Amino acid sequence: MTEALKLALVDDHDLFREGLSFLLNNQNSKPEIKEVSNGQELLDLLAKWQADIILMDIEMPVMNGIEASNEVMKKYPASKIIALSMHANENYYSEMIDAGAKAFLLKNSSFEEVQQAIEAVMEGRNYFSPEILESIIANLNRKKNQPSKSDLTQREVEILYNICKGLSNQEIAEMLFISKRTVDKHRENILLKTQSKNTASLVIYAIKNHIFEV
Amino acid sequence: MTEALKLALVDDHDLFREGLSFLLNNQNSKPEIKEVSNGQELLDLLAKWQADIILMDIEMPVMNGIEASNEVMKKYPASKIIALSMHANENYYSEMIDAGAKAFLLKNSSFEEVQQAIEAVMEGRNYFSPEILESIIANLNRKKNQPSKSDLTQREVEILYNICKGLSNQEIAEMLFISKRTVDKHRENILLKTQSKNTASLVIYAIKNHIFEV
DNA sequence: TACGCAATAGGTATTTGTACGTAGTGTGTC
DNA sequence: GACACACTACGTACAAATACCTATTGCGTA
Repeated sequence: MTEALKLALVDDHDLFREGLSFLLNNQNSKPEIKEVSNGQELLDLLAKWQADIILMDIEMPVMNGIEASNEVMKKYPASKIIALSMHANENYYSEMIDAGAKAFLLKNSSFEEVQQAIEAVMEGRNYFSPEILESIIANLNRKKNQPSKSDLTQREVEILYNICKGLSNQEIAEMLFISKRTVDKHRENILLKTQSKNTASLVIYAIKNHIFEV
Repeated sequence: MTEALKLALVDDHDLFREGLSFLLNNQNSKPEIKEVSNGQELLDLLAKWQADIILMDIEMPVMNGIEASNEVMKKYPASKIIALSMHANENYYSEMIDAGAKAFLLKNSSFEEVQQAIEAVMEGRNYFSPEILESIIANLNRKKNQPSKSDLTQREVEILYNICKGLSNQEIAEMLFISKRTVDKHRENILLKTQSKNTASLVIYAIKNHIFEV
């Protein structure tokens, strides 16, 4: 008999983790499972116990799935990360894939898909939920048609964040010790880059792109 | 032997449902479990199969947990609803409790808490996650200190929704066939009621209060 | 019947945001 | 050294939002 698969489960929802762990334990091949509830705990765990596969949520307190994946791949490049997300958010999967995730599942996938994803990554293949694939394709076409206008600079992100907090340009200027006119200009550039037409759309953009949390 | 407990599981995340269902099936007392993925499906199910206990998510497509609970309690007042939520959001639990939920759990509760909640509601008691209780207490004190300013009228909600979509007052006026000045006035009243000071804060309020979804 | 309140709408003034210009300075890179 | 680019800043104009007024209509209800 070959050695048991070593599997780390990273999710802040205990109930979800418990259920998934239980399902994984009731297959024919029983993996060795360790559970943690955020990215930091995962790093601590991996220091003493190297997992073959990491099933990782993205939205987590302390250290989220994207940061965690980056760290993990830096230290243990052989790790196979399977991302588990609530939503088919563009930014999530592209960032997770950049960070080295080999598979991407939605939480409304079936357990069968989880098994397929595990099998795939163990064989060196990738695995994506149908919804994710659809979204990837849709994005590919979009990216071709219009050059990337979306990357905000650090300063722009900072200003957008403060806009979301309800500050006016004047207030932001005072807070950052720069001229109101500079903030005006930044705001104008942000509107352009994000293809928004007013404050409301800006705030929605910021939330969708995780620049601001509600 | 007494008849098996009839338990409905309502959640749009298949994986979560599968896991929880599996956990519930592996207790000493095996309930009869039916799974559905939103409120509408639950109502369809209950028409032919009356559940003793309904474990219900709140954020769901088609029909969310709050609407579903209202409908269920109207038609089957003996139902015991246990709410399962991601976040300890004020509005969620107060609305769910209004809608007749007997227990409120967070998804980062343990399975043991789920068992306790089921036991409690079967005995006619309530059950709340510690985080929820904490939040309820905190709110009680807040409510005493400041009179409720938050209830928006239907029209105000409609206008706030359109603001979030990025429409200007002029555009909203045209869409609703009313004067721009009326929209101005509504907007002013919304700012007052929500204690916001500008568009950005308004949008954040709308999202927090589930008037607009990102 | 009287009252509150939601929805409608206008007057007027001020502040804030949006749009399209230009341009200097510093930093990193080919 | 030339070039791109982020950050800074100003001029000007117009659009939109915010603030504080008043006021009418209709509906439900104490």
